[in-house]
Amino acid sequence: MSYCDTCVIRNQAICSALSTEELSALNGIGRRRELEPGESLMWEGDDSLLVANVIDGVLKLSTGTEDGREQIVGVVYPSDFIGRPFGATSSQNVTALTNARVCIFSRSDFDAFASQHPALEHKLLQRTLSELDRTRRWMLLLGRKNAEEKLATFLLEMADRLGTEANGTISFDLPFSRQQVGDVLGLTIETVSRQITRLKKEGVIDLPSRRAVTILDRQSLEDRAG
Amino acid sequence: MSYCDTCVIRNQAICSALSTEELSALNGIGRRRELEPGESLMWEGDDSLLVANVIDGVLKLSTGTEDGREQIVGVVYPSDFIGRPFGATSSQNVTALTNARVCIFSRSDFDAFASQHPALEHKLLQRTLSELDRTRRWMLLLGRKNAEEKLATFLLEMADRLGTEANGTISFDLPFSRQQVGDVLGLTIETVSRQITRLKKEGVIDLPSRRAVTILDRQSLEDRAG
DNA sequence: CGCCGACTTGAAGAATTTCAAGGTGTGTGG
DNA sequence: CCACACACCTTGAAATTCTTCAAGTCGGCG
Repeated sequence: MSYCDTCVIRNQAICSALSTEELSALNGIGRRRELEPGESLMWEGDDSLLVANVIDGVLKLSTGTEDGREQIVGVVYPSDFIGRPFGATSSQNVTALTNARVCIFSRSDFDAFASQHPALEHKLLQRTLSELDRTRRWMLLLGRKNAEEKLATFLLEMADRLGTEANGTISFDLPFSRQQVGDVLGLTIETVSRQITRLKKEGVIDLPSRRAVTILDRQSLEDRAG
Repeated sequence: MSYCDTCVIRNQAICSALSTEELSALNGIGRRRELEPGESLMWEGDDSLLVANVIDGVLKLSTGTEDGREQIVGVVYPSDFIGRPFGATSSQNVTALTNARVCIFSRSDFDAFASQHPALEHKLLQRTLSELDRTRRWMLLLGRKNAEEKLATFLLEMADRLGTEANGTISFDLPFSRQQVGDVLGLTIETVSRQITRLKKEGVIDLPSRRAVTILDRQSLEDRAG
């Protein structure tokens, strides 16, 4: 009996490339770990000692300057892969935003296993290529969009990832604090707050609680997203 | 006699994963193409019909908004790989900045070939992972650095990529116009110009001609890079 | 009830953009 | 060979956006 047998992301994660026997071999070198919000799994600049699959929860990838400015460079969800295989150092911090469960492997074990399983590497390549595309599209937001466009784009992305629809509106709970939204968008917390408040005042969104968002007028958000 | 036999990037590009026979098979599905500055090889949103290796020259990857704002999301040099294998659409424009030579493959041919050559996919995976790391680090610059830090970081990167050292100074020719530097850094052309002029006035760099840069005080640039 | 952290709001300040000229260098045609 | 046009770059001044600094407010929890 292996963890993988009951794994909910078994068919979405890169593991889906493997046969039952191969999976059981992979299971042998992996182990589960739970993370609490704020807990980190890797640190920027550290040796790349492990890689992992996200089973449940949301985590952020971030980098920072010496003087404490931070930029969130990626957000990962269940079935996403984290860590840097085939490389000596981690180039980002990986930190849980919510309670999270991950399936971790020592990097050397994973590298060896992957090198012998081309189908797994193929899945990982596809994932990495998509992630690179998504990351590059985000650069347009960071470099060229203003605060309103940034917030609108961000809320639409969150809605697509996390939203549930009910009678024409889309609702979700943000896995981010206001400061973290700022760290994703390259804005200060105050600018984020003002833009969100403004969207609410103008009837585009509703804010049932601090972390909850309801999109009332998706079209308007799209118009504002640039 | 194949193109590959005399190819100068033969041992740096992903082709280095292949044996002589495999290389000759790859050679059979590829062809050379020359590009002039400003000429594009792919367009954002178009079907992904080809992929390529850069043999010579410098090319930019860019995305834009509908209203004409542009963001350069990557710069590629000899031996780099371009295009989107295993995906339906290109998510960036690819445009030559200098005269360039590339070795192009139809995407479907390349996908089929790669799927049968795990060592090639492995190289491509490593390259893509490094590129993703580099791209994410650049996001810190776009989201959190000010104009001076952006220019200093940019000039240091150019120096590392293109610079030649001579009695304590590093010189190179920028493959970018001022506008394009702005498109890389998320700044206007005027801000770029002012920052560059300021670095010159303060004796950190010299500008022998419009495109030429000499770094006189690397340490000062590093201090300003944040 | 009151404290604390997270968030909001306001006012002032700074950085960057925008708008508008003014240079500079290169190539072309007279 | 000079003059001119054109593209690219620089510079200045005003406008705008975003940040910074400084109070408030809100909601949960001891």
